[in-house]
Amino acid sequence: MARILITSAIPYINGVKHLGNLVGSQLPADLYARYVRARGHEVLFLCATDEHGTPAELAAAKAGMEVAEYCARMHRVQARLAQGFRLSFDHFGRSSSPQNHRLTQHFAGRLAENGYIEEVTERQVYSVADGRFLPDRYIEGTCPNCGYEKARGDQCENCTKQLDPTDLIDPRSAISGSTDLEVRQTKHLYLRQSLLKDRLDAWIDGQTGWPILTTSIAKKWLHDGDGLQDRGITRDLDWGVPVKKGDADWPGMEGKVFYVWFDAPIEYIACAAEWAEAQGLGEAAWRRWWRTDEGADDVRYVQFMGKDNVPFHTLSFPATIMGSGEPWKLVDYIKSFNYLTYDGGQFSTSQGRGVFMDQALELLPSDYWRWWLLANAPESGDAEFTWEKFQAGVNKDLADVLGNFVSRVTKFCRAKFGEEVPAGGEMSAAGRALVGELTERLAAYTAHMEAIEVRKAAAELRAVWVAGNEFLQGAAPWTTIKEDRDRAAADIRLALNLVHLYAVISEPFLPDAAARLLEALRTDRRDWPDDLGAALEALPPGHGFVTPETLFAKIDDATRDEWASRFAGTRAA
RNA sequence: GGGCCUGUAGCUCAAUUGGUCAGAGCAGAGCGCUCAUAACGCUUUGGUUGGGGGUUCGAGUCCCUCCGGGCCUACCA
Repeated sequence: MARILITSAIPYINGVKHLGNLVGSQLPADLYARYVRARGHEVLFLCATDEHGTPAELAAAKAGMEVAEYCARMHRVQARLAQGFRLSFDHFGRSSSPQNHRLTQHFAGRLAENGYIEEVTERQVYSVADGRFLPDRYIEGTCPNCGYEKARGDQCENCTKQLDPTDLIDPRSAISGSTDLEVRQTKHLYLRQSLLKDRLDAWIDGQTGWPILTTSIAKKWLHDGDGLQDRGITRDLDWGVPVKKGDADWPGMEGKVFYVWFDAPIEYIACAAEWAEAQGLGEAAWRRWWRTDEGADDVRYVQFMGKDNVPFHTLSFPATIMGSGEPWKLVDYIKSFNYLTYDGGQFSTSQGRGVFMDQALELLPSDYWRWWLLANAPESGDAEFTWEKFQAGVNKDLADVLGNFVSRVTKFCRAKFGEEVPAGGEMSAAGRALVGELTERLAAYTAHMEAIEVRKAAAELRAVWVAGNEFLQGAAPWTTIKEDRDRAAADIRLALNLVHLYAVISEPFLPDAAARLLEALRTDRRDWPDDLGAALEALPPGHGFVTPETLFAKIDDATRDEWASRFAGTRAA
């Protein structure tokens, strides 16, 4: 038994996440967490909302709420949706938590002591009307290069030229439209991660088996141009973790907060502290997951994220930990994903394009989404969601292959033997052949799950379901029962146990279906089938069951078309 | 501009990482079965692996080049 720490990239607070966000981090993280729990490992699975930064402040203002109130509300919304998708976090925290304030300030203090913090005075655009400094991309104006009138201060979307906000002609605030802008001096802290470049480089080189996507992005940032750049880790905002050096004030930094991407990864640690508090446990309970000098040396730490988050997890956060000089746990494996696209284009939170988590659950229970999204996870490249593909995948895999197998087995048994596992007969040659095949397939399935090869695992699981239909077809108990009732009984007994097996091994993908099957089979047994022969005798002769209702309904063409047209436009704000 | 990823049967993807690997699922076709959500099973039609060149005894697999798609490029997070 191992100890496995799992974190999913923490979703930003400003609104409901779409299916692309879900499949890029939280969902595969949950799949892995459920799997390793099923294998008997000790697991701590953490996620949280990422609540700081300019977009949160603006979203709150738009909603007419205080930022704290807005974040609290949106955290509840996201937590409820996470439950809806059966995301089995041990704790769903908040980056605005007191624990994160303390830890973020602690890390900053340690980094300063060790010479990894530099104070830099720089000039930034200040909007008098908005009463705030504006990040580059919140300044709009005319592109000096191509004349595009809605160019952003960091880059012109039209001609892709990189810009400095002061390059813009007729600059204005993207927030208020005000042109009352001025350049002001402001002082900020920089994380001197360039000093850690070689250590980070060697650390990345020392990792084996990481996805190419993960290492290639990290290498790009390490070696591109002048190499890894220092990064500003403070902002002139009201909402966030106040800049402090540990417990002490930081002279000259009054009224400033840490940059969201400095405090967000630290929330992974703080979230463990939040978890301990919520569980009524002491400090040691969470520190044994995070401090290698306090028990975390045998922890395996796995992170899940979309590709846009890779630089922060491979470089900035490790630099924060390394620079602290303290024995915090570094990540052991980073699983990163490409993007899921919607009908040819991008899912977009800001434009409301695609299907969002709340909408998805209004259409279908979470298992449908979990299955399709995971079976088509964007691992090797971007993957596309279309309603046709979704319908085809769900109908075939879940309704026809798995659902119908359960249906035909239980209904046949009920009709011929009653609603209990039939007695009599012995395992047939076909049954023994099935056990042989499933032994191999189960080994392949677990190997893929261990390697977090999501699509391959899904494909192998599906093949296991198919094997049940093949067996049943070959055994043909509806025929043999006329001549040899014991033989039919033995085959159906095996088939009923297959249903139980499917419930157990499918649980990471389909937690609700698994629970329904176990309930129908009137059993709590969910131990992993290390011994397949024994697992297929879990339900003994005479064991009663209830024929389950339709496990998965099909999506008909009319419904599919209706959904496709309903989600063709953009989401109402 | 630079960098990374990608282009394999109509569609979605595999190929132990140069050595019978050209495969699977879906879709299509034929047959079978009738327990089942008109479901299931069996068989089967599809590919000069984007184009061209090169290295090698041998290349989806390495190199060069051209074409197409996607992403990143550090003050959104």
